[in-house]
Amino acid sequence: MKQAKKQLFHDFIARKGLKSTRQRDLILDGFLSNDRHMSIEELYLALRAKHPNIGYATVYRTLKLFSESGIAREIQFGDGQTRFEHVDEGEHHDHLVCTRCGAVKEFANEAIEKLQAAIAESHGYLVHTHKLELYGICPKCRK
Amino acid sequence: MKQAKKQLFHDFIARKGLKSTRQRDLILDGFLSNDRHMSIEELYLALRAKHPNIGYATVYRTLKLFSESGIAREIQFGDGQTRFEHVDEGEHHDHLVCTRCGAVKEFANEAIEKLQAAIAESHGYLVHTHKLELYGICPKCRK
DNA sequence: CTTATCAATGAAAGTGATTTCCGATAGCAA
DNA sequence: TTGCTATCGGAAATCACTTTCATTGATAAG
Repeated sequence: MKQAKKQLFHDFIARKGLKSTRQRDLILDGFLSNDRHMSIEELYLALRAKHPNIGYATVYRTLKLFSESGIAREIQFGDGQTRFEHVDEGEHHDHLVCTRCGAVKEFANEAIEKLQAAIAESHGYLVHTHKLELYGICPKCRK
Repeated sequence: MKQAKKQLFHDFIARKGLKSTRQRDLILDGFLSNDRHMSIEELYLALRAKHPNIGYATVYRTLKLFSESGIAREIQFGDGQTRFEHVDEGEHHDHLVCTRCGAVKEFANEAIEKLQAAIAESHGYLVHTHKLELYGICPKCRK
């Protein structure tokens, strides 16, 4: 699965006539080997720990490439930090976000998706994306 | 309904020991007499047209107070602009956002709300808010 | 294995939205 | 009226990104 994403990204790089660089591989490894919802800051600091002179701008630029290549997706939970999550083909999910500790749980619900489609249609909208987030306190923080 | 919100805000001001000022009243009137999803910029410019030396900072500060008082709610549609919408007691709705023209349509769906509650519960989360936005092309733009 | 080309990089400067700072002003209680 | 202090406006600061630019390095041609 990690290999598949690496492959996808390398194919994308080749298809676009871009260059395969050490930094891009480094950032890709960092992204793939970490938690599914990382902020750019987090990834940057993690990388920086091992490779002190990697640039902030490079991380931003590369994450944007990940989005374009389809292996990552940008998400925002309203805390002013952009996060990136892994994209798994044919899979869609929404998020439960803990407002105390920041934990994120993914869930998928077929019934909600269907209702959303019906609502959009009834208003004449042609929907291409949607966002559903439930904000609350996670089981751990409730104690 | 506008009167009710003015009352609510004045009560809030009094309860918190804050002061009732001309600017706050001005901004409140501007907010209440306009469209339901305004950006801070829009409100600021509209106010500025009538009262040239009202400060940007004051508008920000005051809108935050509106949120705290419960008469307004901050929303973000991912275009980098924070918007504020009116809060009507006991009413909840979600949004259909046109990604071409920016039009926003509100909708409410009881069934979705129930499903959300069930999902949150099954994961042990205590949910206090949620956000559901459908992004697409509105009927007008589809032509 | 060179060498030329031009994308990619890192550091720093620039943006745009929002926030803070600060001296002046104005509610409001005494 | 007076005094206290919240609030104000304008400017500077901050925050999360984005762009710029001189240098570096990947790649392809020779």
